[in-house]
Amino acid sequence: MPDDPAHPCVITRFAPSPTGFLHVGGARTALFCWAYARNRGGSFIVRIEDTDQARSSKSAVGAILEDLTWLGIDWDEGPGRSALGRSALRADPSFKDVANEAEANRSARRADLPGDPRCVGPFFQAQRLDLYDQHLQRLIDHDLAYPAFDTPEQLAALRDGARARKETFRYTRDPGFDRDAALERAKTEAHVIRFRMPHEAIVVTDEVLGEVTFEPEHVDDFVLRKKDGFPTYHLAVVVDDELMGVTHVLRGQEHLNNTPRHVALQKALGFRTPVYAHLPLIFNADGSKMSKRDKAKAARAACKEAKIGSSPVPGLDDGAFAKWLKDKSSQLDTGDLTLLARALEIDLPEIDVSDFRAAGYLPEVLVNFLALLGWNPKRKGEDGKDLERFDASFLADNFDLPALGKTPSKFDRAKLLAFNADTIQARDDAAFESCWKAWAAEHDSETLAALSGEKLAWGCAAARQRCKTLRNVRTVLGFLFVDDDAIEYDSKAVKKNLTKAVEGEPTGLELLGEVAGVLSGLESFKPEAIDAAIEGFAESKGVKIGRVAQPIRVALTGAAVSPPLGLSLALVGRERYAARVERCQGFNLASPSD
RNA sequence: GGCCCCAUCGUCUAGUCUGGUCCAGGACACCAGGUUUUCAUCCUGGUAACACGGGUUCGAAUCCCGUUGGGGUCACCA
Repeated sequence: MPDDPAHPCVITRFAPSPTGFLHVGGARTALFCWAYARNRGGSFIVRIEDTDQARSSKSAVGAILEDLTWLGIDWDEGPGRSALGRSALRADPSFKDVANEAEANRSARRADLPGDPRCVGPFFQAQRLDLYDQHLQRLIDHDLAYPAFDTPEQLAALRDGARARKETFRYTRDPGFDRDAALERAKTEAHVIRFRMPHEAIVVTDEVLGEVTFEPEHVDDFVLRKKDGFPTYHLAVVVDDELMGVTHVLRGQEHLNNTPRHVALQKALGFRTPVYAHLPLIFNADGSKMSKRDKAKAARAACKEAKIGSSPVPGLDDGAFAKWLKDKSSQLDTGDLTLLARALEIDLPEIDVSDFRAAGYLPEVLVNFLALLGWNPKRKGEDGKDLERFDASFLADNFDLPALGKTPSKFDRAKLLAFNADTIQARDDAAFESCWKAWAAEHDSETLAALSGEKLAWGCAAARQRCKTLRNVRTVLGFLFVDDDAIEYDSKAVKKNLTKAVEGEPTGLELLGEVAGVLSGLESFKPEAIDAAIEGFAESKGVKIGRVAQPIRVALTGAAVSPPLGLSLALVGRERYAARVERCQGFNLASPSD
């Protein structure tokens, strides 16, 4: 494919602004850009759009690059390794913005690049200010751009006026504009530079939407350079895409309305216009936009349902908690929110890639699922059904623009979860063990610590078929983490499996006591031996195995549900098992069932 | 509100460009059975959609127009 003459060199780019974590929508865009470049044997660039001095942070850059890497998305040109790494953002949930690196650091950053074979870097826009100014000057010289001195207040007033007249607000240059005077004034006064939007219809050709026409009366003289000297998104994106040779721009459909500006700018600067493909948006199941606020929303709902009035989070006082609970606009920082969710024993909805990672989703599953949101391989699998399970390399081999959909999609968490569960179960025990171990080292050290030695393998074997996420392992193995004397018995389970009389056979309680005697004498308290002993016992008593197994489950967990008995008992261990049996017997004596 | 985009089962979608093979296929979810010492897994079956109204045509999910609905966007954010 690389040498295919029908497809000359493709260069795509993912250009996040480092103002927070990588959102699933952004991840999908990055994935498609990556896949398209890979498919065409081209290059994939990551460029950091940090022209917003107030909101950009270095730690966000690290977090975004880390999440891309986790997903398996690698870039040919872009920020280097030192920008990656464990981000401060993750460690410090209440991170504060860090000022952008100044021009002085430019050469140092250059040395940091992983590769810039075409010499089109640096890949941080804040380090490219001279480039933007250079092209901006050409525009000014040809009177295609001009300084403007309006204050925010003045602009707000103009906007309000337009709204009152029910018109679209458009900034246009005053007919009596005096260019020389403005240029002179700009030498000493703070100002922005605006683009003189040509008065002509602009047709945007889009690979997914077709031709979209924008009439001139709806596009205004937008700002190219802000008062602080930084370019706006529009200028930076157009200049960089040209200078970096970007041939295909894949981005979210929220950018469609920006495209006529970019096309007009390209024309004014004598640049090429890349191929555009605007991807349909991704929403929540209820049709709302997926947003960070969803987490707070879920936490509030859980608090109300549990009727929690005071702060369950140490370090968060009741006053602040109450205020947050009441006032939907007040924010809780990420750390407190996480602790709150833990206290409530709920899972917050995952929004960012890092959320899915922490929740125990596998990167290949997220990649597969995200790819399906807006793209479809349109072919049958070996089973004759529509193919929808595939990996990144399949995507790279098959991704193409015509197969992109145009309908916005809702993010179906249930389906994602099903994909994740299937993928986990498709692993063999050893692969799952190493996978979970690596995850737990980072996200669930408590459970990992409880599974020392051979218990790790047993725990993973017990949990693998029962967990839908890596985080779920903890839940499946929950009975392990209950104190032996704190087990709560489910009355139905007790009645059915322990106390109910069975014609001609011992009660469950009697069987429990007898089998406990057998098990306590076991030389090896390991899964296979335990299972064999239980089977042998049932056979010797002439009862079905369930009659022995279920009472053990009740004693072990309080309910009639557990992973396979051998594994469960081996995990709990001989002593704790004995303690639980004893407590169970005592419990039944003390509170006879009705 | 102006502009722009979108419209097939509850959800993601195939089919739409190149009208007939579609009384619309798959997946997830849901429901009912079955396998299993429990749970989970697994297997089998089932419910369920072309937003509406006009055209064009022998024939429309597929083409055209309108309506309705949903969404995006209207910053010195990206």
